[in-house]
Amino acid sequence: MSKCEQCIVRQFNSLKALTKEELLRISACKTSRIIKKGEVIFEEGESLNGIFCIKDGVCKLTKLSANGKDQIIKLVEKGQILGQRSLISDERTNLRATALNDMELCFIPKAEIINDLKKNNNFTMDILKNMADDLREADDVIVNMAQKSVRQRLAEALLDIDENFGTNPDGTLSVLLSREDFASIVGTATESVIRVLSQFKKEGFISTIGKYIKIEDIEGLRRVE
Amino acid sequence: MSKCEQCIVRQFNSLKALTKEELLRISACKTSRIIKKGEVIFEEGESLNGIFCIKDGVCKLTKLSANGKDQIIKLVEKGQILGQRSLISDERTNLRATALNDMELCFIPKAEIINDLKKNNNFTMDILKNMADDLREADDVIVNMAQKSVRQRLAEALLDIDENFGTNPDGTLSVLLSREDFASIVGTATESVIRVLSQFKKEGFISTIGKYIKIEDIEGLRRVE
DNA sequence: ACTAAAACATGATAAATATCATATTTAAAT
DNA sequence: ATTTAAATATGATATTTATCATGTTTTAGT
Repeated sequence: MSKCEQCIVRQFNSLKALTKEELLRISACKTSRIIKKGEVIFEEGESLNGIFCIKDGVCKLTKLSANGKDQIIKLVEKGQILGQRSLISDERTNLRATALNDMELCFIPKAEIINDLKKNNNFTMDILKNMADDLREADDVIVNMAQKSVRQRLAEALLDIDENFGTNPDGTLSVLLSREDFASIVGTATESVIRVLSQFKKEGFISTIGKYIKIEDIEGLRRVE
Repeated sequence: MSKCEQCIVRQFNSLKALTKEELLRISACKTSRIIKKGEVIFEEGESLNGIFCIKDGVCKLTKLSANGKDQIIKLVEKGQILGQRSLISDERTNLRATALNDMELCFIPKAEIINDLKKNNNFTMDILKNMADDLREADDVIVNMAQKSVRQRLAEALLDIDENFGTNPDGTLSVLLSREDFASIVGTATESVIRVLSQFKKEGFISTIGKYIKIEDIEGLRRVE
């Protein structure tokens, strides 16, 4: 099994704040997992015994609403860590994580991480900074949900995915989402997403290649009102 | 000036994790401020040089949306701390704080708190736990905004205020908000809030005494669909 | 390659909510 | 106490979005 010390992914998350010795210990007790597209990594309300470091792939974090619909709260990709919030609060997860493509994860047991949190203040501070960023992002999402139209929210979702997850060689968005997934990000009905995407196509903002979406006029999308 | 060690308010926030010596240092450099109802404590985009500990009163945290409307993200009351997110991210504030009634605040300079964060891991962990809780709450708000009706969101806002801020001796909600404030919590037009409140009144869920709202049928409000 | 199921698409309609207009009430200032 | 401004209230209407129905295309499995 590969060692955490040499793992490139670590550079992108809080684990970079750990010392060599700490990484060695973690490396010794971590377990690797392969998750297929569509599989659930953890359920909402599950108690996790550790955190996941995403070595490859993208997943969605969703919360089930009272009306039975899933809401996508966040997309998480390679390099990021899953489950830190419930680890810190010592609570069951408040979100479900589902793989959007094939993924490779490292699972690090709770005891090991808690130990590092207590002893390595740099590590704690780094996690804290991450969480502060997540919180700011969440505030932005709240305002968008409350104040913007479906059309605006969908335009922003496309821009967001383009910016944060990039594109394939042909220019299409690299994260492949169903119309239903988009509806679940935007907080609307699937039919509404389909309609608005059709409009965007007519207006020349996007084009589609199969299920893939390509942004054709990024400025146009930014100007959507 | 009173000392932090003896301040009751401290029991409710992360400052409780500080040692006696740390508290003495903070006590020596803190400044006290009185803020009148309606006054702005800090603006969105302002750079804070410290944090505020709320000794008395309630304030709203708002964010200006692109359409010019304010969105209330959170109400914060006595015992809680303001400005910790921007302190930790070392960024300008992402929210504006406005007093909802007369307030008393203690301002603690950045350098002092940063120092404690670096040295006292219990303090850091406590802030981290707080932030993890805030994040979970924010996730819930996102789902509500995305999936629930104005009627449901307003009912929940009333229940929330009742639960977290309590009532006056006559049973009315102790935090006095304008219809516009409610609109800004729920993410809707002021007229819509007024209409729904009128419905709630007709349905016997609430009554009003002047501007004050009294919950008459808490179970009814909980059942609102 | 064929079939069934899922995803996508679009129209028709209903429901929710926003906007505009205009009273009425309440609070604030002189 | 009187005036003025702000907040609350309600109706009429427009807009946005959801829901239901139905058809088409794509995907997955045999």
